[in-house]
Amino acid sequence: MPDYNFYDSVYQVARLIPPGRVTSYGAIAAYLGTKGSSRMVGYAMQACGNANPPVPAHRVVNRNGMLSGRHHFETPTRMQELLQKEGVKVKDGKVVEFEKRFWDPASVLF
DNA sequence: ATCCTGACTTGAC
DNA sequence: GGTCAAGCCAGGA
Repeated sequence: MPDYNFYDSVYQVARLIPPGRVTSYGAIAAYLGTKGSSRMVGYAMQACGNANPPVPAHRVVNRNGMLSGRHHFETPTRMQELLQKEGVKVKDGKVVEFEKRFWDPASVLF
């Protein structure tokens, strides 16, 4: 059994992401203090289907703004459609104006 | 126990 | 300024 505490933390942060915004794995990892373990964040996302309530994993992308995990969704286009539905423009598997759409988990403290 | 892989990031060339 | 390599932790073979 993995440390679900870490997984749950990732899920909670992911759920804090406001609609129309996106964040990066590293940002979440840094927020949790596990900076350097950015891969684990993505790994935790892989198990997001095991989480309750479900996690908006489509709002989590890599630091380049690319939908790296779109292939892990039910359909490769699901992630892109969900983002576009929320007002996030996605082109060629990348978030348009990612820097503007970027949301830092630390913002909740503010 | 070792080796490989993976929804990443950063630093070096 | 793009490309390569290494570091990172967990899990499966």
